[in-house]
Amino acid sequence: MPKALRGTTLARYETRARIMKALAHPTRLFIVDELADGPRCVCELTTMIGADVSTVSKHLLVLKSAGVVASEKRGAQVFYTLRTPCVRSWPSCVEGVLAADARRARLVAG
Amino acid sequence: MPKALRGTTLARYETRARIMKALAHPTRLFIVDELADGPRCVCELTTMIGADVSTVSKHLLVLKSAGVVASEKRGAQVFYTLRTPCVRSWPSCVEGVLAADARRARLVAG
DNA sequence: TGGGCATTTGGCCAAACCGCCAATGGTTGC
DNA sequence: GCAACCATTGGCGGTTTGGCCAAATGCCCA
Repeated sequence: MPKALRGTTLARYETRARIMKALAHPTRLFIVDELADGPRCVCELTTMIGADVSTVSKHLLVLKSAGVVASEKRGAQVFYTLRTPCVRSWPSCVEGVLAADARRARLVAG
Repeated sequence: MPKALRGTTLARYETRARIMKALAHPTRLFIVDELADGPRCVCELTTMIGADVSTVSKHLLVLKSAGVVASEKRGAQVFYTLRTPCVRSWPSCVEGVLAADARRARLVAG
């Protein structure tokens, strides 16, 4: 039975893509990395990122909608936590890709 | 020294995001999954995906630009191979996210 | 209850994305 | 050579993204 991209199979890949897309932004990758060290409130993240608070808030909404992070209200502040720590291992795989590219580039150049 | 999203750090996250973005599409995730079982030519992938050849070709270009796949010409056909098999483990992590969501949904509903 | 802080939401605009069609370049085989 | 096939590239509309500003919401404390 050949694989094909329709029906139920398509739906599964769409769901996966939604999560991947949530991580496909430098700011959001930074947030994930930061939350891996523990919960952070929006104001802390905003300071580190150096963008408008509304921008950071929207990035967090994207991550939350994808199920990657969770939010918890403490008084006037909202703390975000990483819900799926395994995503943290992805960048190391990515670095592997980059390293391979660098090797290839050296081979081509040399 | 607090983390911050500027300069060299920003550049690293941008590079990572570029790779994540390459995978942030259902069709491209399907391609990666398919290539994990071995090389495939564009025509094979096109048949399975059921889209225009040009569309598939462009998706492959995106993956190739990100360093995720490599291409090799064999006669009139072009075969693509997965260059970084580790990306294949990502979806299982993603499934974990989805399972957690499903559990939570059941808790809320029940 | 009113002011101040933390966060979210809506709106706007430029840029990027995605799909198809049409046109082009390569390769095989007659 | 040319006809058929494989694949890539360019271009066009429709949709989505990402940033900021401005306004609204929620919470704490005086």
